[in-house]
Amino acid sequence: MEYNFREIESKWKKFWAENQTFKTEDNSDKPKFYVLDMFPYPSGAGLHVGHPLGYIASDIYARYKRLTGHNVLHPMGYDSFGLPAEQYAIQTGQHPVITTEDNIARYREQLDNVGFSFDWSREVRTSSPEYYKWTQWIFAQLFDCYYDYKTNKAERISKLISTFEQDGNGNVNACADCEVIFTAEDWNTYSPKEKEDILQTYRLAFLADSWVNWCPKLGTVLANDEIINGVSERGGHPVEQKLMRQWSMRIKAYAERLLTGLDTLDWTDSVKDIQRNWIGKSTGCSLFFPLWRGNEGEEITYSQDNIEVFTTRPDTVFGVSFVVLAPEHPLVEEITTAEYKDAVEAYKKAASLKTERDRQSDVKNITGQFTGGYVLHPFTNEKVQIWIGDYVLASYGTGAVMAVPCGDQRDWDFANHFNLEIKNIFENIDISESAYAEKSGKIANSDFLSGLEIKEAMKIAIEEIEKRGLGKGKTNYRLRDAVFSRQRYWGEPFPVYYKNGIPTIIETQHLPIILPEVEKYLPTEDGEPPLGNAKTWAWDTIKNTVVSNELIDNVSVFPLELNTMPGWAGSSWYFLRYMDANNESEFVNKEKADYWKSVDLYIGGSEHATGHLLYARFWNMFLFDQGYISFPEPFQKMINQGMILGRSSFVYRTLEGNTIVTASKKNEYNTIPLHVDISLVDNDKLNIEGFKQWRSDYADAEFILEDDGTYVCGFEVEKMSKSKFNVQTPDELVEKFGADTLRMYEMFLGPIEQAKPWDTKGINGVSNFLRKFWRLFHQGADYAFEITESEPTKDALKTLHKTIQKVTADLERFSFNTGVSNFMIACNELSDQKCNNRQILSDLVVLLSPYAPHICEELWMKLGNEAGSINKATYPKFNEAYLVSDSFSYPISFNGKVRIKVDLPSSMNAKEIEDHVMGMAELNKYLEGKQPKKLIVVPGRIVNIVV
RNA sequence: GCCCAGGUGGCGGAAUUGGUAGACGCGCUGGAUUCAAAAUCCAGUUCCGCGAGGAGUGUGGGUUCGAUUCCCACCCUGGGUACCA
Repeated sequence: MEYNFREIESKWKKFWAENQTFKTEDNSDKPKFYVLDMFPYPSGAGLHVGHPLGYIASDIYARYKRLTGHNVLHPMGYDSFGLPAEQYAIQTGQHPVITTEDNIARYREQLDNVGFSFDWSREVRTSSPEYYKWTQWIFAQLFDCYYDYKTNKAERISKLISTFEQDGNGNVNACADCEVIFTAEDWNTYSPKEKEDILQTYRLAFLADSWVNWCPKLGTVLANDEIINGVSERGGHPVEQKLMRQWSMRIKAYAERLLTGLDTLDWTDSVKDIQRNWIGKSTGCSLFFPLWRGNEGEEITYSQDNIEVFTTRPDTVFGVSFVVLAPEHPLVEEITTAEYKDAVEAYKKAASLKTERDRQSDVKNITGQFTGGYVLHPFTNEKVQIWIGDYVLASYGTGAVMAVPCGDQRDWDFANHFNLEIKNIFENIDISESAYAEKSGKIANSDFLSGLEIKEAMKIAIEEIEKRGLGKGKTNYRLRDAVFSRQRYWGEPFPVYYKNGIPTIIETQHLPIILPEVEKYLPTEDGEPPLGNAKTWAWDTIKNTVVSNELIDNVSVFPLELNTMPGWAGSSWYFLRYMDANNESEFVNKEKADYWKSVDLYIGGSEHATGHLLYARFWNMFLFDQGYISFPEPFQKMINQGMILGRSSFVYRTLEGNTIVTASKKNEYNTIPLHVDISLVDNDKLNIEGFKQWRSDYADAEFILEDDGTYVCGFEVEKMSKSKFNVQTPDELVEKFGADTLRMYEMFLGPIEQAKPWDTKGINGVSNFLRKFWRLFHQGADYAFEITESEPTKDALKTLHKTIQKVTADLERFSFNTGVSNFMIACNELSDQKCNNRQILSDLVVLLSPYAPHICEELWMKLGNEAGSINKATYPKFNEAYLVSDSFSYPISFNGKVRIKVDLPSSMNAKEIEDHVMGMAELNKYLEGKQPKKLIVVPGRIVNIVV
């Protein structure tokens, strides 16, 4: 039989499903291995060829690990809460549950088409109540914990309360926004509401007022990238900054551990660096500049004594020549003198009109305004001017900087622009043209710091600042706490009700709190989130169930939270659920989590570096702190697959009319490019009749063709998208070439981590390879299965073992593209050798099975093995003895350029080789009568003659 | 600006420690087979040159017997980030 991929592939897909071939047990004598893909959001568009790239790679690796004796966990699921289903519901009224189910069914069909070895018995869906019950539970745990810097982990809030009751909060060292210091006596007099307000400033999941991008027209908060030019991306409605009471996550508490934990992970430097930058640690100190209170007899009083600045360069404190506040700084109004009032007001107004984006992009334009106020230099007591300038941000540090023009370019520019003093405190450094920002060299003109190396001076300066009580060593992080509320319908409801304004958690045994039915998915008319439309959305604390809103009496029935959780809630712990996907009493059984531990190989896109990958680490660390799991980091090794780009095709239409010009002649006319559907283009040649049908408005168009009478399209590589008509679905290719070919071709395209254009041109090559591979087992015109049982030849053994060695090494370093090449080489060599030896081919089938599982399963059975058992086969063992050859073809190079080759016995040592080479007559041609200066022999590699 | 990754034929890419640059595949050229096509098979294919030969891994320098690989400077592409004090 000729290679019939359709028959073979549908047969084995059915077999694997019926026999649950890839179901994984949670206990085994074998070592465990956890291979995970980033689970997809099931969008309506279905999969395109870019999506399965990572899944194919992880599937190959999972199958390889099974063959090498591992118990492999390789699950799949759906991140099924999300905006598109909700928007579809708003437009059509169809419940997101239905949209989501339909999309998942389509995804499943597409995934099954490719022949993945997922254990579907562990499938998770973040939108199913059985799953989000535990998302709600984790939220409740976070609510019930705070971060203690003394133990450096999350602790129960009850511990904090007992500390408050005994000692107040004076000695508490926790990550908190609490601004008051209170004693035990104070605490005990507080009302329940006052106590809870304080606790909220400590909890890891907490309510706080935060500034959000609010779009009144859409009734929702928008993320920064949902806003284009100050208006909403969707609809183009105005967006304003609004202070809203929102749930947040105190991820800041974990900033340091999220940073240091990176050192233990086997991730690419680029993703680690993205996270490092995002966390943005900077160390330095805070420093207080006392406010100058005016001349004797005319003292001014201020609401505070000092302006606090944060600096990373305390060593340059003697170079301070002015202080700059953010225009929004709360002290600006007080310190501004009558003389400068109008100018300051005007400046503040101008700054407030600029959007954050304008302020950031307009870097070259230096603006600022003197306030008339002064501070005193903390060491020299000199009067220092206070300016405001919008290069200082209210949201970072203390919203105030000490300006050291000689050491910071922005300060230098500012001083230069406004003619302010530029003191030089660096030894032998010229600062007349620009600031000196290097952290090496010596400090000068700086009292007790003079003569010190900069790094040493930093240390001494902080010590001295602390000793004199002028400030404190301090570490700042750029990382912000994460807003956790969304004004959406299609997300996890919070397990929270409001008992007379106090947020109260619903106990675990009453979870899940199921998303209520609503008539409309839009915000309510008075601006409440969509859940405000629900009629049955109140919590009965006696029956412990959700009841009608009409029953709310604020005695035993209370209103429920109307916001839902963000998309990242469910995806921050799904990798744990796979270990125990159907557990009804725990989010994951501890024993099972202890067996599977962290993910050994995680494959997914690097675009999640500052989102999912950070939040998942945060939640995992928290669950670790609380002893629910025993590993602090969730993903040990990660590979980031590159994006597959589409290859768009273009036709060129003349500006004035109905003429379509071929690519090579487009410049002779005045043309514009038009995207054309890639299904109408084969090898850049346009199917003209198809094009006329596709675009009926061009049915009568005139075509200007190439000289050979064809129409050649232009192309461009861009993102795959429907609107560019360059989407290639895996289904079409599976139909045309088979899943095994698609799998191998996607791998063959190039290194997994690299972005690369999709191009089907080369797929024939892989398809040919599989047919050729099939022919190794099938002889003659009628493709009869025929295998010899004899001893394999030396050449065949050499080919086999070379292939084992290379293919295995390729897998270990995730070089799938060279793996495919090596299979091609093996197949070519064995074809040339006319090898159809059982021993050789059996091993080769096992080797190839991770890449092309269907064809290998079929051949494995034909070789007489039990049906569907190739995943239990033994991985072939490499034996170096078969690779040893008795001669080597030495390249002889002259000054590094290879000129001659000579076959010499492998046993020859360097001296023997040298003697033999020096005796060769061919050398004369290249020596041109001269004597060689030097001769280098690297046995087994090369001979180089220096002339 | 700063940080990270990368730059090799007509195209995708290979070269694990400094040792034969261009594996493998596509495409292209020629041939065999065929009534014809598909499929298959054979030969060729970095560039310049009829050839001997010369040049060649973004550019310029360096180290070395020998550099795609190491060092320095620069250019370009992609990603991240940004008046972060």
